[in-house]
Amino acid sequence: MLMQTPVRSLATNSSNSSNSSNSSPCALPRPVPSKNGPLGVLDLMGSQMTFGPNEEIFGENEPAEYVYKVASGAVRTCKILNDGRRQIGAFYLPGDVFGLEIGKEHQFSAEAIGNAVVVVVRRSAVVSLAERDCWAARALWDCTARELHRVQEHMLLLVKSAQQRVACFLLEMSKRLAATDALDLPMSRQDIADYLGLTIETVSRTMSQLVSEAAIGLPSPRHIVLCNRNALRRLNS
Amino acid sequence: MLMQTPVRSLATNSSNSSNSSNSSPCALPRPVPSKNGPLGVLDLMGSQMTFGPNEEIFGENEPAEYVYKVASGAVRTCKILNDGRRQIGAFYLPGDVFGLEIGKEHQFSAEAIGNAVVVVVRRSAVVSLAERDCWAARALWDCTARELHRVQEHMLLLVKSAQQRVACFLLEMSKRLAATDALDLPMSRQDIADYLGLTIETVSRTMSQLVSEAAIGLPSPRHIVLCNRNALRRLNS
DNA sequence: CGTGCAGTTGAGCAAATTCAACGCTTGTGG
DNA sequence: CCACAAGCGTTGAATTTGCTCAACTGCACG
Repeated sequence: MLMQTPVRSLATNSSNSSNSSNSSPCALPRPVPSKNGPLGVLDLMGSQMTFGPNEEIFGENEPAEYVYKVASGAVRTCKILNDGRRQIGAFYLPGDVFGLEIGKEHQFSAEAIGNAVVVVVRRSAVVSLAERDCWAARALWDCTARELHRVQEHMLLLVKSAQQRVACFLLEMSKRLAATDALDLPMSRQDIADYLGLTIETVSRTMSQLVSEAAIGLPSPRHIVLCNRNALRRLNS
Repeated sequence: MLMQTPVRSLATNSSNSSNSSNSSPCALPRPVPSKNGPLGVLDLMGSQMTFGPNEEIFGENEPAEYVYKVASGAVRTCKILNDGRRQIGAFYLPGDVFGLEIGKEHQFSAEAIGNAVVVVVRRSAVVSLAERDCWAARALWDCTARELHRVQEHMLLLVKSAQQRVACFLLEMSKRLAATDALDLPMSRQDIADYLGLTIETVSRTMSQLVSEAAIGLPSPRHIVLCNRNALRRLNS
């Protein structure tokens, strides 16, 4: 695990970031009705940073000084359990906000999955904006509430059978990152397993089973075709 | 499952509520720095209602018109999964706020576990207060963020072993409702099982095992004594 | 052409579920 | 007062599910 903190990241990475010059850090523009999704203001307030595969964006228990938004690539948040296993809290895709907490410290750590570009904004800037602008305050609340909803869904996933978990996962990913039935997963089998609370072997076996049931196609491990969405949905019958 | 909606509940129950006269419904007092915990203002804005054992407070997918706070007793939120199992989302004890959502509808249903008294406040009143008062807006955000944190912990619980889940559950309950090592659970084994994602038999067996390991005492099924907290904590290695 | 990594597959095992029986308490009615 | 049913909790035996350990494949990279 990398020991790089967000602060140092901001200092060290902004230099080798390919496109960090398109916005000045810590500028405080007038609040604007968000058009880039809720909290679209963040794009204007932040600076861009790039992270390489498995690079740590922030660590568990580090002070939550920044709020982040995925510009490109994918990010996972995770936690190492005391028995050594890793639980992934969420996957964040382009447009998703992460690292927004109310407590002083991050509850999970965050890592880039592959190469990722992330917009970084000072938390204090966001909070002080919210104190002046009720619209922004509402957007922050919305953001946390959506996250709450997402975690509740994730929780419900973890009490299902392996087949159901994998099927739900594929449907969720399809909804989030594919317009068609073809689907390019940004994450490894290990990431999926740690997200679903399964082992890598069980994930692999379950996918093979779905292939044999003609529910999905698997031209290559990370390229998935949802031939039969209804079969996947039916698993959660 | 009772078909009573919050609206009808408010109308029908407020009459037989034993102590609903100590605050007038829908009064809008000046925002006050909360002393009854965050969102202590709710006590002043709401009316009290009483619910009997297993009585529904609101149902899944019903419009989220009200926000609730437990005055006495205990409340559970739950969801019936499509395979017929029931998943409990949370237990709420005196002082806890529940039913606060940002979406139009409740994601879970809520039921009183035993007899419970609940303070009920119009959601619109709370939201409009937040629009005028940044302090209140912050309290609402806080409340949702705490709920988020709680669900994250619950999620982490669901990937542990049965022993670990039960041990964590007992430690959590002890922290929330007992000053000493003695502990009176308000909920049934079935409730515990549905909260932990286990079967009632597994919960029972695990508790017996903890007794045989002298980690807990079990004078009666719902009366638990934590003889050895460290043994419980050690289970989460 | 080997090395290493990611993913798949197989066999045996452990943990939790299922199904079933039983005990204890409580409340009801004779 | 006893008899009995109902609800809740516990315990036992068999079964299922997913995990562990291990081997093997395919592919990218040197």
